[in-house]
Amino acid sequence: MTRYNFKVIEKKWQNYWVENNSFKSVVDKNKKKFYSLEMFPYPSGKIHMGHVRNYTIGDVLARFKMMQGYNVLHPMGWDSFGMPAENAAKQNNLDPKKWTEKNIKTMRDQLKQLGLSIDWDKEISTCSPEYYKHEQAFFLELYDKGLVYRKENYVNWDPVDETVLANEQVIDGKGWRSGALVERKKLNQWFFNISKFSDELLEGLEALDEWPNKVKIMQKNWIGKSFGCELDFGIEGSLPVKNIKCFTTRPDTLFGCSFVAVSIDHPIAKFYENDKNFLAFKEECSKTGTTEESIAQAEKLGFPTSLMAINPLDPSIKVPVFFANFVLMDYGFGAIFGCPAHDQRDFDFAKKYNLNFISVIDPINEKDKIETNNKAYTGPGKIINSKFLNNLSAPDQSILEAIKILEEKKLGKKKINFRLKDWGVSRQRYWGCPIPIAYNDKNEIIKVPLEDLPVKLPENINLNTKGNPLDHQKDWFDIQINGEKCKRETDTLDTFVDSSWYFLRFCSNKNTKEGFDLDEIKYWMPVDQYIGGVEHAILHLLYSRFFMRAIKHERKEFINPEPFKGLFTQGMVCHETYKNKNDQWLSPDEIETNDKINYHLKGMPDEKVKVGPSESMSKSKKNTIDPEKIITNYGADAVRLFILSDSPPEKDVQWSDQGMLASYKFIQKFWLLHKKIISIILLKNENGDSKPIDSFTNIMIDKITKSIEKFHYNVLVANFHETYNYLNKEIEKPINYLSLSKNYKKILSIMHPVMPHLISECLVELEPKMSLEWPTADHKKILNKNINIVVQINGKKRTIINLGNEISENQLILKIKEEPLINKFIKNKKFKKTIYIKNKLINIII
RNA sequence: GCCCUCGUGGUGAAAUUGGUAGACACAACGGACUUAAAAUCCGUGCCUUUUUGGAGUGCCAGUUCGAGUCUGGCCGAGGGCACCA
Repeated sequence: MTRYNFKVIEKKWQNYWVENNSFKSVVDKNKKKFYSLEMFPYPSGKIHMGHVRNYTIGDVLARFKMMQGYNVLHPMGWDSFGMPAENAAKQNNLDPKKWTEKNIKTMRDQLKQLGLSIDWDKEISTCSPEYYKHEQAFFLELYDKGLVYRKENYVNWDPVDETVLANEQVIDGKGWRSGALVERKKLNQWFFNISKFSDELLEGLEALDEWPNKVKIMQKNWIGKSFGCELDFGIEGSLPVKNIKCFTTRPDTLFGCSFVAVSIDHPIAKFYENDKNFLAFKEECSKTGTTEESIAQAEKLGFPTSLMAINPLDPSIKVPVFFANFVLMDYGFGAIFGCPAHDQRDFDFAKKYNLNFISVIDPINEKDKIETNNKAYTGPGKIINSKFLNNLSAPDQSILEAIKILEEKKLGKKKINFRLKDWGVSRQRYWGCPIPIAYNDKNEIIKVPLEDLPVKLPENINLNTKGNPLDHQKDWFDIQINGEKCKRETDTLDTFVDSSWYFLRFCSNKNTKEGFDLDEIKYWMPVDQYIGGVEHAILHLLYSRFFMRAIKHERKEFINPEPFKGLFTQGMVCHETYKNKNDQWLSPDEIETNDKINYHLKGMPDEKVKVGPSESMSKSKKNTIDPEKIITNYGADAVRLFILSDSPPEKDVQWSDQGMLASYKFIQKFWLLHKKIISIILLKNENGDSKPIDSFTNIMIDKITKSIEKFHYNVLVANFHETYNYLNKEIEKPINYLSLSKNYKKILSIMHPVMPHLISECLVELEPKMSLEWPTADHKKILNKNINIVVQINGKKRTIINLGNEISENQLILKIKEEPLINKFIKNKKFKKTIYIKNKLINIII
């Protein structure tokens, strides 16, 4: 018998799908649509295993939905602007455009080899002027709507490279390349007013019931809504400062206030600009880092001012004002009041600077008192030491009451604060979408007229300049708008802007006039299932949700503002890591083993290799497996099968050569079984019991349909193995050939989405005319014979009895009494109670 | 520090959502076939003396006729916490 030749057969079907336009999607209002989308890749060079996993998961779903009769949109594109192209181009003296285009070609070919059900007519690339033209139009639309503005903002500035650094490019306060000390510098930058939609973005989460809870919680924390109030502290001192405005979520602890702390960037800092000690303190603070984590973990530091703050609720109480490293200017008003007894940060600060501790909440448990616990108490309790607030229950009642009183006395007012900041979209880079703005001689903002779009990036320019290469392109940035001499904006857009609307472009990628066609997005949107890595859980998804709302803003005819109805976040592909004796990373190709425990360098048994933990595949750790090699050796179906088989898709999966091989063997085994089944069908035997195979097939249809719908793809693969094991035995018995053929077709159909090439070939050998349809389970055909009932005595399993068909509880009990294994437990004993779960289990309490 | 998730054999994992714990696979071991190896097929897997039986889903309690699943506490691992995509 011939082996399954995946090389020939996979190519054959990939050609067939192209020739038959199998995946072409056209709006058809008579058909139910399904928009299946996986996060589009950055064209970094070649596809990696993470892509294989991502796109296989999506492909199984898309093919499943197609077979169920949905009109499926399943497109692919390229997130093709970004720093890697610019860096690679700089290093190798290339053109980022050519570099990117070459990568796209390679990766497109590789994706095609995977046999994905992509409608390639819908392909887009964000670095093409046809795409970014519309992005520029959107930018101007948002500008007109007041959702885009320019303001000064701090950036990480590398004074040697004269460039802005991303946070990750700052290592120990120094630039990653130059090693120069990074400065905080203020630059004029463009912002999207995402915070305008804070509340909407938060509330919208509740309706997203097909999103992982984890992602919703991350977004919720990111938006960070907090309820509290703003209040004014009167100030006494030698400086011309009358008051300081604070935000607090706990106005009910105001009588416990023993200091006021402000950010080092607070307006009052201007009075200390020439104070050497203050500048040293500022320097010290900048070492801490600005992430929430580092601020929370760092030692609380303060710098005293000469000011005293007056407690708004009791003017006789005056407390010192400090600069403090744990207060951020961009949250609230950059000022807080400290209540050491009931906030851990304030507690630490007060301890260090010997400030008062005043308990104003009496805890429910004695042991939680700060005197005994030596920790701030943040739990519920009763208000004490607070005059007119005393005896209120904290926090719920007391906060509301405190705000009410503060408002009545006109000392403060209720305020809802958000952590979410506006989205800075300016990047001082070449390889990004140009911002369609220019400035005239008076430095006024001049929009590039719509008819002049796209503002194309200049090509073939020198990238090895200091700072942003576009700043050196005089013949590009010097322009005239309406006869006025202007200079173009040389910043480009954050690449997150490109990806926050690409799913709309897929719906009408050929429309040259507009970014999308309203009719088409009304049909296709929202994306029914979005699949990608959890690393995009916050920014990309939040920005996309913002973009929909920004476009919808003041455009009433628009649609549901949620772009992604269902979201699935897949885990990473991991592999063991290897190092040589000099602690240099080794790739799996460089090593070998005789006993699968000890590894050594290939061909050098004495050169031992250190095996490290399994980590997500990355070029830097050299623990990658090249998908193209695997496809060449084992075929696309085998890789698809393996990448789904070992772990649930939302969890990380371990790459395993043995597992990969096993998947390949399964395909070969299945092919042999298929040949056997075809030859049995050709014998046209009309005898034999077809009920068992009917039953099995319908059970499997039911199981597999559910596994796909719930993304339990690893279970799906296990179901395939079960199916193989069953069929391999069952065909030894005589089966009516018509029944075998009918059931086998259904079995092949439900395996098709995972192994489309193999199964297509099997299907046409069974029936020459290719037809694909998802079968539905007929529950009537599922045999209820051989019901196994678990018999428990006092909750312990004692035996399983097998029944020919359903019987009543009383009959069952009679039968149990006859069972010898059970008899010894129950003889001479009265049944106190029996619990019977139909056809499953009986528990007898004695 | 704050927030979230997860702990099941040698390994990856299943478990109809409170009802037979370990499906399916990898690895290991034993056997068959073979001159031999590879490939393939069959079998084994905790404790106790075979059967009977017992223990068992990180640890300790609890709810329940019944807990991997629910509740509380503890221990351990991982992830998120502002512009790398």
